[in-house]
Amino acid sequence: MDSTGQQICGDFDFDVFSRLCPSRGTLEDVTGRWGSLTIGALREGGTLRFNELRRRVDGVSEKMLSQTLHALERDGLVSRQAQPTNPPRVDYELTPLGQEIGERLLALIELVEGRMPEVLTARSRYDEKHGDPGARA
Amino acid sequence: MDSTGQQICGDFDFDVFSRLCPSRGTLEDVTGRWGSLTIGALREGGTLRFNELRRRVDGVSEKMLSQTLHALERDGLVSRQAQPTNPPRVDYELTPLGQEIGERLLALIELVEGRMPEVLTARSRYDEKHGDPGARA
DNA sequence: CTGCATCCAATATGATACTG
DNA sequence: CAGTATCATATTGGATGCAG
Repeated sequence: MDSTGQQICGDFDFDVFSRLCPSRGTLEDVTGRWGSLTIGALREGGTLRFNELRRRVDGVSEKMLSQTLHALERDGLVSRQAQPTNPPRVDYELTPLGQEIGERLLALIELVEGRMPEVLTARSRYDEKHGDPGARA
Repeated sequence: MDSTGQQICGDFDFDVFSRLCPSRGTLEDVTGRWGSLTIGALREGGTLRFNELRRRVDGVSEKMLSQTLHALERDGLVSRQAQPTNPPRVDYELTPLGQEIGERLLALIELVEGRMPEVLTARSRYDEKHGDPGARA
């Protein structure tokens, strides 16, 4: 990390702050609304089938789950194994890389959860000061 | 973590997989496209002014940066100090809580970056196998 | 059951103009 | 400089219907 404070993109010659940084897309797959929850679910659930995942990730639609799973599979974080049975059965699970990433993701999630009381307090203060009670769900 | 594998929301009686879990919103502020980059920039840059941040976070619009900053300030992760000078000067920096969260966020980001070669390889294989070269930027 | 295609609604984002 | 307001657009998300 040099004094410009911008090179944190490892071997690449541009950083995550740049729209051209390739890690930015992956990061979004991982941290996005459904990506993070899907990884979280797989970390806790081990190997899960499509509809098991769907039930675990509250509110996700078929379409979004499918899309999320494809993105994560493409990035090499999730493996998909379809069995040629009838009815069809498809199992999803984290790859070793997916587990490593999931580990750090969970560390982040758990920290945030543990600090929610502080966050909630901060929000109250903010909303009160700004006279905007219903702001931002 | 009980056998249901669902309660990871600490003191609350519902989990992050639920749309009602309060941490979910904060998590999205933190991991969202602009939230994560803004926190990253502040972690590296220390105290920054609005337009300094704007320059560091490539591609962010005035509107999005403003919105992101408000959300993070509301959650108590960023502090905003306006100086009554002319021209106006407003400094943003991470609060202690923001720094803790930023630390774990960066740990995640750096892991992903370090593994990008693997991700890129996985993507090539996937795209080749699915005959869809231009899929997903 | 797994999942893709399609159509429509909701939201997020961006460009621009304007104010203190 | 530091934002806010507004409008146009892009992207996301959801419901439904259909296929293997």
